[in-house]
Amino acid sequence: MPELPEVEVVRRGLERTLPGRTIATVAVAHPRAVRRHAAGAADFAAVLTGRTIEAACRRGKYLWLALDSGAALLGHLGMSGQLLVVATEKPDETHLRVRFTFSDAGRELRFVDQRTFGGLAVVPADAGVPAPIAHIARDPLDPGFSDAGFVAAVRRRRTGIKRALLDQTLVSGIGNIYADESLWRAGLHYARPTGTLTRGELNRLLQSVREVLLEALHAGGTSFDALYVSVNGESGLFDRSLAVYGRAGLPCTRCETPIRRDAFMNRSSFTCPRCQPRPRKAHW
DNA sequence: TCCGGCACCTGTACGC
DNA sequence: TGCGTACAGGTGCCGG
Repeated sequence: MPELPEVEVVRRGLERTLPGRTIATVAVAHPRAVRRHAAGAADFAAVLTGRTIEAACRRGKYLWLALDSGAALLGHLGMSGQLLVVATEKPDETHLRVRFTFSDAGRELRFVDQRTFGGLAVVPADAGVPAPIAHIARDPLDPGFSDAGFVAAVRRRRTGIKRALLDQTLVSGIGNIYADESLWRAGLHYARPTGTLTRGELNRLLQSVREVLLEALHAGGTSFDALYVSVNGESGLFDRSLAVYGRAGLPCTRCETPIRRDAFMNRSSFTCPRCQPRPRKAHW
């Protein structure tokens, strides 16, 4: 599932291969892939054709390609999206949604998405971050991220700490996997009410988040299957380093207590019952 | 304004 | 073998 490290690996791949290339053709194979482009698929293709890509950028889990027109090709990988830069003769993927060819033939950009939670749109981006994602917070690896601002905002919330970690307007880039891993490292239970967390605990959590994200980034991201891959189609290796996620019943690597799986927000949360004691007053 | 619940979507695993 | 069901989960919308 693409979270910050996976999206950053993809961004770096796009940044290596796309700037300076001019889009020759755009073919939308599945309209749902461009549902966020209000003017429709035909307009999507028309406004991109002939445009030159200048840079590949990221905010949280969103990616965008800055164009010479001042607009941006904004994308989100959702659960299963892939942006691949491949040889034009390579056979189409089963779930190919959008194909971009360039004026210099040889390689093309493909948006592939099995579950179609992801999507692409062309949006204004004159002032840096595209308008539709202006509400997305910076991520903890962004030099402009404010630790003090995050700590204060979390303490003002009345919710559980995991919900806060997953709220992209508070801190971006964290999904279900890295939220669980970070909370385990910090020794915090996901249901701890945000209002009861001390500044020290929150700073420790931020430290854990950064460690987890950086380690995953250096490993090339996390992958359980073929759903997440870099622009070259390669899978990451961080899944071999996961401490709790997906390890229900297996011993905690710190204390050997069996890892517990709970239903949470229509998904799963994995905790060590000993390292992450459940608060007396839990907040979902 | 803040918070929680749910729809969206498809492939896979599993039970019967 | 084939069918039905549960599950995976990021985001945005809606209701309280």
